Amino acid sequence: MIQMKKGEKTRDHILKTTRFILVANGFHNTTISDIIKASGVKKGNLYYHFASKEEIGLAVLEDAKEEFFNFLGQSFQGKSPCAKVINSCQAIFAEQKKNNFVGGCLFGNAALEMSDSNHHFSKVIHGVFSRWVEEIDGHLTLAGEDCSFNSNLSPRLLAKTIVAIIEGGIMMSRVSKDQADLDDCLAVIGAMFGE
Amino acid sequence: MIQMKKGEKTRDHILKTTRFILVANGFHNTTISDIIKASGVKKGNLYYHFASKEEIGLAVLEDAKEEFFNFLGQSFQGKSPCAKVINSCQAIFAEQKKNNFVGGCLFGNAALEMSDSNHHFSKVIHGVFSRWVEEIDGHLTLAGEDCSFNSNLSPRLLAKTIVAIIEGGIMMSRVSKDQADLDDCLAVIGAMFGE
DNA sequence: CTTAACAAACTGAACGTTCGGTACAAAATA
DNA sequence: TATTTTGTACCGAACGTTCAGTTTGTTAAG
Repeated sequence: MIQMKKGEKTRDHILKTTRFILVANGFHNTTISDIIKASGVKKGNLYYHFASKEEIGLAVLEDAKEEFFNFLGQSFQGKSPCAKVINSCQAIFAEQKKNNFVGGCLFGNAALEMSDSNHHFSKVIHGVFSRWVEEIDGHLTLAGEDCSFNSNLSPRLLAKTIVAIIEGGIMMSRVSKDQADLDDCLAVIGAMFGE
Repeated sequence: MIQMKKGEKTRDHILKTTRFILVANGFHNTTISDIIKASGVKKGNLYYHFASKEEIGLAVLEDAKEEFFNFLGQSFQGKSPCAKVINSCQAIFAEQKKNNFVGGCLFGNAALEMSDSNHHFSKVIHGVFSRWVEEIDGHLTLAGEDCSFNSNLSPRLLAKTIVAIIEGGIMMSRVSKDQADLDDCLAVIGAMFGE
């Protein structure tokens, strides 16, 4: 059970709690009962704040999306573009572990679980990934940072690949239960830009 | 409804049919009814061949695993290691599309959906990924193929990253519904080895 | 200061549905 | 004959959802 912090709104508490459950278990393997048990919010009250399980899921995605890009904006100040990306990724993962939760990417999970079966979810997920790529693309372009081994690769293509490496790396870490796998992948991103 | 081919065993037909459903919808979002409808096999008969839904899921994974590594073994003959990996990945994806099915990786899906909640699944998934990395590692080492931009990166680390890029690329393609995203990622793998 | 009024927040039992799985006789196949 | 397949009916558990009713906090009148 995750205690509700003083001053925290019930709705927010449900969102934060559910986010961690969704990262660990996915949407379809998470029941309303799971959310109730973990948050301490009673069933009736939960349905007072949300109309349906789907609405909770979408709200969690939106909430996490906002937090993610805020965080990305912060961590993009100073340092080289690729260092920023790597650092931000490590920081998010570290925070998850700090709270004893399964490390993973909510958006990546949702992408594979929902993007073909629920267009409400797929819309949000698509938005997250394309904006993520855009931001990295923009920062690579702005910094004029070239790929160390092939300057013909466009910033956009590199940005896509960086996101793919991160998502793939998170997946591998999850399977092996060893964060070193993600770190290895992030190291290669660094090496790609000669860092 | 997927028609059963002549001479095909019912058990095999269930496995192949279910595989495509699982790639598209995942395990928890797939019901026994879905499998029955898609395969044409009646409920009683399905439970004559399998004891439970979990057993079907595991059998599908094992079946796909065997097919995957057979295919990888074939495609590894001739050509450079990284070309083989890229070609095999493209071929599998193309075949899925040919059958009008959602392109995706069964193992990647299962990794994010099940690896934390079901240890039977996680064991198989872990086996697939570690063997996949091993095989690429082995072929890189055997061919003495170095990373074009940093020869200090070990073959194993590179192999891990290649798998991560592929899985991440599949995820991105799935979200964008554009195979170009996966192709872009594969192109970067090629570029990493100066091809 | 007390009290009435009201909306927002919350409760928990109960609902209808769907799920995975069972039972088993009859029919088909080999 | 032994194995495999069909058909239908059924079960209990778990699911997401509803709802009549209770509590709480705020506001304003008496």
